[in-house]
Parts: sequence; structure tokens; C-alpha cells
Amino acid sequence: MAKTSKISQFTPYPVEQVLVSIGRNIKTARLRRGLRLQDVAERVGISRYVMSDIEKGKPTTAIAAYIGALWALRLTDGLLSIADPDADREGKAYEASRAPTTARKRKAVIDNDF
Amino acid sequence: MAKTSKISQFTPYPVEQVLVSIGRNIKTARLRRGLRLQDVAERVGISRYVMSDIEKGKPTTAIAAYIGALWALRLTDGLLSIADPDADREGKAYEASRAPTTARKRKAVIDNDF
DNA sequence: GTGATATGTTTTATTGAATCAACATTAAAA
DNA sequence: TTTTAATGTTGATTCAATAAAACATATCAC
Repeated sequence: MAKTSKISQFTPYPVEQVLVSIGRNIKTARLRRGLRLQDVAERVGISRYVMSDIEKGKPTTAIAAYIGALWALRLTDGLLSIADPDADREGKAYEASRAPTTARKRKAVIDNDF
Repeated sequence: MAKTSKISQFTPYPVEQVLVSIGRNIKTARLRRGLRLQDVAERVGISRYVMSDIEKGKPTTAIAAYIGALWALRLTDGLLSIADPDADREGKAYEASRAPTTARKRKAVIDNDF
């Protein structure tokens, strides 16, 4: 990154939890398959150091490295359902009849518990 | 990032697909909630530009920004089950009786369709 | 226990990711 | 249609993420 985004300095705890969980699971999957850090790293197109960062849940690592690691281990099932609009009950509740492509004004209408 | 990792230049198509899907879903969720890019960005601790990148599925953006966006929209359900070892049938199949913490040698035993 | 290999750590150099400002464009609201 | 706020775009700046080498440590295979 650079120009220091806040999130890289203070990762919210729930976010950190998710990252650590993903990293731990990736490591488990790698070891089960008897693969070295370098084996997976080469497949993904990153260095073994970044692969190690991923398994620790480093917040500032590029998302493509994470997804790539999951892809290399054939663990991408379920990724396409992340934030699936069909399953977003809260979002559906807010939704008006139309679906605007910009959020103008409606901000004032809905928001502010946020 | 920098020092140009391969994955940032040639994102495998399945990985790209996942990222675009996640980004699209995040945008849908944001608009449904009537929030501006800046509203979510502030909550996450990033700029509106990075938030826009996320909605486009930019591969090199920090994963914490993505997870943070999901968190800000209360869409983190299911994230903890990513790469869940209990659901990793392929991994279980490879698994020996013990669970080593390093991948020494076993590489030669298992691998090479990889 | 011994030897060999995987992984961790440190350091250095590099470059592109993130920010911000300013302006252009787009699209929703009235 | 008009207004005006949301989003897109561009360019400059900054500094952290990456790669790579070398060495230390951990841990598996035997």
C-alpha cells in the first residue's frame, strides 16, 4: 500500500479474526496436501515470504494473493457466494422498488445508526 | 505492493472472477443501504478511491480493505468458514495419521499432479 | 540422536498502492 | 428539465509491500 491507510494500522478486531482464521485454514490445507510454502507460492505467482504472510493473516497483503492461494489449493468453493445479494436480508429490507446506481440523498433517508 | 508480484500482473481468470463477484456484491449491498462510497470508506478507514477499487474487484488492494468493507456492511457471515478444514474433503483424503507442522519430504510422496 | 530440509528472520532495493486535490461526468431528486 | 450531489478521472506524492539473498531456527525422516 503506502500513504498509510488507517485500516493497515488499526485493523478492526472482527476483521483481524477473519484474516487469522483464513490464514490458519490455508496452512492446514497446505500441510494436509504435503506442500511447501514455496510449492503453493510458485503456483500462485508470489514469493514464499508472502505465502507465509498469508498463513499469518497479514492484513495488508493483496487480496489476489489470498484468493490465489485458495485457488491453488482448490478451496474456492463458496467464494462466489460472499456478500451474495440473494442472501442479504438486511439489504433487501432497505431496498426500494428501484435499484439506483448511485446513493444520492437516500443517505439522509435511511442511514444514521451506521 | 510493489516489486511486482506475478499475480498482480496476471491474475488467473478464476481468481479474477471471484474478485469481480465480490466487488459487485459489495456495491449492490452498499446501494441497497443508501450509503455513499465515502460513508462506507470512512467506516472502514480507507479513502473513497480505494472503496471504488474494491467494488471493481481490484486484485492488488489489501485484503483488510475488502474484509473491512464487508464488515462495515455487516456481510461477514460465512467468512469464517472459508477454507474450513472440516469441509476440506480433498485435504482430509491426503491427511496422514499425524498432522505435521512442516511439509518436509511428503512433497515427493503425494504431489505432482499439482 | 543425527542429518537434512522447511520455515523464520533480517536486510536491502525497488516500485506501485493509497492518498489527496481538482476537475469532469453521471445520475438522482424535485 | 434543472439542479446538485455522487462518482469517475487524472496527476503528484509518499512510503510500505514485495522479492531475494543469507543466515538462524525448527522439525521431520531416518
